[in-house]
Amino acid sequence: MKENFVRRAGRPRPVAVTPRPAPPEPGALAAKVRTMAPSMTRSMQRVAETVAGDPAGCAALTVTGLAERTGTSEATVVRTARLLGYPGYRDLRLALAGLAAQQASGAAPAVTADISVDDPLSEVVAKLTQDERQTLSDTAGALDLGQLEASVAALATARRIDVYGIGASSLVAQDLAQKLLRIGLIAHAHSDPHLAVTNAVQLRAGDVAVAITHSGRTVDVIEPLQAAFDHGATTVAITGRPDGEVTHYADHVLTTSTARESELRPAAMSSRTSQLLVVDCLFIGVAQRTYESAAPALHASYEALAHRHSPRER
Amino acid sequence: MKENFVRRAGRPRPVAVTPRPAPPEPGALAAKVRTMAPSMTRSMQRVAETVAGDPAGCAALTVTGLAERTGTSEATVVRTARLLGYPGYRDLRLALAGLAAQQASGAAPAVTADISVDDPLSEVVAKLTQDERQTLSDTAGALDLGQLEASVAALATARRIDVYGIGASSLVAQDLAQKLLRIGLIAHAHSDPHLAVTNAVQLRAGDVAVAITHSGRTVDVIEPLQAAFDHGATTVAITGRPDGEVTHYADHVLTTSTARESELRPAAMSSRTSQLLVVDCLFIGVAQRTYESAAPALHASYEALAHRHSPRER
DNA sequence: GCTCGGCTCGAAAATACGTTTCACCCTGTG
DNA sequence: CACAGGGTGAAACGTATTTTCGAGCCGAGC
Repeated sequence: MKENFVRRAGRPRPVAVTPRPAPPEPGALAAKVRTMAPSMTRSMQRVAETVAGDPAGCAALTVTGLAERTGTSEATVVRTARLLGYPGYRDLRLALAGLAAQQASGAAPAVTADISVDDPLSEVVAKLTQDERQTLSDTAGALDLGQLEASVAALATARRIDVYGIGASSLVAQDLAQKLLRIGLIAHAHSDPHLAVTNAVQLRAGDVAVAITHSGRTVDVIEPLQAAFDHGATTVAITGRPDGEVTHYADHVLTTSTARESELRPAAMSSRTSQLLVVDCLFIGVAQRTYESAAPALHASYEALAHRHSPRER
Repeated sequence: MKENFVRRAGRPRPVAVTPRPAPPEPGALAAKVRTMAPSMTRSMQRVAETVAGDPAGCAALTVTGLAERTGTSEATVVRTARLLGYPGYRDLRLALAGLAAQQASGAAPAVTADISVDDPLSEVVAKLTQDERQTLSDTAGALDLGQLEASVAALATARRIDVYGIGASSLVAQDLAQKLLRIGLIAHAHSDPHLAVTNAVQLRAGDVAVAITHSGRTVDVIEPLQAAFDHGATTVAITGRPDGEVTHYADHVLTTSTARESELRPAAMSSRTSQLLVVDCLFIGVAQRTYESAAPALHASYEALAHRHSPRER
């Protein structure tokens, strides 16, 4: 067999941009549509939007019916269903029926309007809160527990951990690194792309690299991840685009949800919320698995800071 | 071949024996089964009971599957579906899926317990999400709109803005500064206490200083705020302790909520969520009030980053 | 006691529905 | 302008559902 071609860095690629079909969550459908929308073709977007907009109505339609209603073909409908993580249209329809029943009983439509320039502050607070709460639910619903488990396992036993994030994601990267440091792991967040790559090439099997990018195609983050990947480190991507380039070099992909964005509410806001939730989950998972050493470390770091506070008042 | 497309209505209308007696009520299914049971044949009763007993499980089965499971035939299953008021099995199945989703969502709320060391990851995710959502609601509810309004007004017209935060709060401080920079304001986040004080004494009336500290008594943050306060700058404190020392030097106080914390879930986690919500509200408020300059600035910063992304994938 | 009518029920035919294939067409590119 | 590549729908195909039909089963009447 001459199949033994050495790939770029001599590691069997897990390749597969679509590693695990998403679990057919009922409530998370609208979120899923938003997450996947950018990677969809126009026709598919029409179908996805129709479906997300009127679950009850669509649940009553056959493939042909839905195809007509969206002005597309049966094939496109089925393709869309597949993309949303269902085996076929039949199952999407079932999920739709479930969703419809849920929101019929829940009654709360909860469709927040966009924040506009002349909203009073009370309105702004209410809408922001609502949106962020929604983002959290969406993220939790769409999180792949298998990927999370794998990522946690890798982090918990890592010799060394590098985290890459730029711009808004840089804060999230720092947050993760800070937390991991607190439980005694060797973690570092890089926001300088050059230093990140320089450090990445030092990584080996047993080390872990985490890349955080909402768009999934921030080159400054992808490059260090690829370097780490090629050198044998275990790589994790936290991204809102499960089909983005960053996932090519990721052993494990954790998907964050994408909220509707508007002029006043840049995407960075909800992606950050989403990313932080994922990071927290990672952290708790790792803390659980390294509890023996994590607990004393946490305690020690708390003690160390005590004198930095002014004497208790009151 | 085209004959194939003739709908089942080569006949006038196959309305069938059942004119339209029962609308397919989802929740009332169990009741319906009981009411109809006496008028059913034995095989049909078996089907009806199975279906009422395990809606979720049955929704996953095809006619053939359900027939096997009940030890009957497809025909009987269809007849049962008809008797229950549905046009056919397909629709019964849809209703079943709805019912399943309904009772699944109804039985999910009770996860208020602390996260413990041996919780499975799924539990961790659920609890974290629940907690953070709670934190958001609490924060929004407790936010003093008057103080928020005043803070926004000060920020919107500030000549220069300094933000102080240490440790976990440092990330929040950076987030605020980053956002304000994006809309063209002059903002800087300080995490080095010495530099922070050094800068604080430069501030004057018309400048704004923001201190972020959960405990309200982090000296490294209080000192620069006091310096700014003493030099005539408008000062804002974002803290979880409205009675903390930091508020002595704050013109406006924005209170963040404090969630129950535990060993595995350090306070930093929920305070961060809370602080970020406040920061977002501040930001949106300021953006609204400086819309004329904020909108183009936002757009420009977006444009500037475009080339940092790899070409679009599909 | 036998037969007849009505009824339940399942096997299998008939059909509607969902899925897959494939060729067309549009778009962007050298 | 030719061409590669991928999005798209028409139609072929396979599967799930529905219908048909007759076998089996009772109970009532002859």
